[in-house]
Amino acid sequence: MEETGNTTKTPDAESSRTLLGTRIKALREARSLTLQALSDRSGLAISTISKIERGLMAPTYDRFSGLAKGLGVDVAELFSDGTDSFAAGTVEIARAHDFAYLETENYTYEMMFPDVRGKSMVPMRGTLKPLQRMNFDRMVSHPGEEFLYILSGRVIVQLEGRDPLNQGDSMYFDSGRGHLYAADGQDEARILVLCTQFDSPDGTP
Amino acid sequence: MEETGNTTKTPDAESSRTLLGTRIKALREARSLTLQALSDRSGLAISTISKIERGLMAPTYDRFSGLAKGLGVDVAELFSDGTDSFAAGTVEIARAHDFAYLETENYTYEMMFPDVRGKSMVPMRGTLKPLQRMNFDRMVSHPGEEFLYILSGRVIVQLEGRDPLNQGDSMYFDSGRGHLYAADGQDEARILVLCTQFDSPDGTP
DNA sequence: AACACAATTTTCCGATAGGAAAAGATGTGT
DNA sequence: ACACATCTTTTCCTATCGGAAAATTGTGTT
Repeated sequence: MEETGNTTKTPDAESSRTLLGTRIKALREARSLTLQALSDRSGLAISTISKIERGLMAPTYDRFSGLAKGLGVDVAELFSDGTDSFAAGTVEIARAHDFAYLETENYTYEMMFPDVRGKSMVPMRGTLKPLQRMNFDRMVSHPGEEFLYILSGRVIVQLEGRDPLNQGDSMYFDSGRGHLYAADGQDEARILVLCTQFDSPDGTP
Repeated sequence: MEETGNTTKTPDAESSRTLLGTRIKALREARSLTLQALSDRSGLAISTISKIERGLMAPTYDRFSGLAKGLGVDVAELFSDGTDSFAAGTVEIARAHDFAYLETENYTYEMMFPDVRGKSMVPMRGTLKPLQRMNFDRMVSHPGEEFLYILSGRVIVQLEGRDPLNQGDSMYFDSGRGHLYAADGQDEARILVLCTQFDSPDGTP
């Protein structure tokens, strides 16, 4: 691959900055703070905040956290728009066959509660087809944590050369590790999986 | 209060950096990524990552978010003090009978993965005894979200006068609502429950 | 208009982030 | 022990961060 010649900037670095700046300015004005006042609270220089708000500057880690403290918000809020949160008081029931099906080469996944937006756990049930040879290209890895429960059958989890899991066994791990499920032997296996949702913008779990 | 004369450094700026660095290094190694590999995924130079990991450098906003993406974690995770947080890269298996038992009047709960600290989901399996009359004093309510899956039998959930749940049915709701489970009819029922953990210091789920 | 006063922006410059590449460290097989 | 490959640290240097202070813009007051 050829060098672009532009080594220091990613294509959308600017828009990313201005987006952050706009959000910070909105937060500051929502609290009716002047640059001076926010400067006092955050420990940053007035000029620095001004530049950040207009996307002329990308604050470093330490300034950034100081700024969040000065605004009295969690750092995560500065990164995300904070939309689409789980609606308080929600109750939903999924009957044994109410699912959104998701077919892939080796799985049949039944996504549960697809209509409940912003849930912090993503439950799904799946049938694993027996797999003769593991295809390691199929390994997935995503932010968050994952819980796997074996409803029936035997399951091989490719994640560290471990023994197969049997009915009733379960597993809890950092989804950031690449992982892959497959039925052990000739028969299918039934599993239940829950992931913590760190909403992937592209929708892939 | 007198000026310290040291305007550029907060007292703990250094320790803050090294803490961040250690965390990032742990995350990288948990995914068995080399600096090179993480460099490819995050877009940062190898040397930059190396310096950050050893607390020699404080990354700027854009580099920081690139780094988070490269590691596949939410940005907030890199910021949080990481007190008692889920250890990156953790993998735990619970065999069908490896549990911490919790007996109450109407339930037998099997707490899964009691040794994994700071997990964001709390999985447990339970046997519900048939209950002649609901005791509404036993209703529980706690922050977070809850997922209930019926492994076998029929379960009555007191939460809004709903129909009983049968095997394979499930339910997702705001744990903040008072709720109560019981087996329907004369037989026991088996359930699987997952709660998001908002760590209750007293241990009661 | 001219002045006073506050808030924001711009300027200037030292300190630091951060990339490329060299140097160092740590294996692995022959 | 040697060559070779891989991963990490160090070095060097430019671009940028970021603070202090000056310049600009905006809003009333007399």
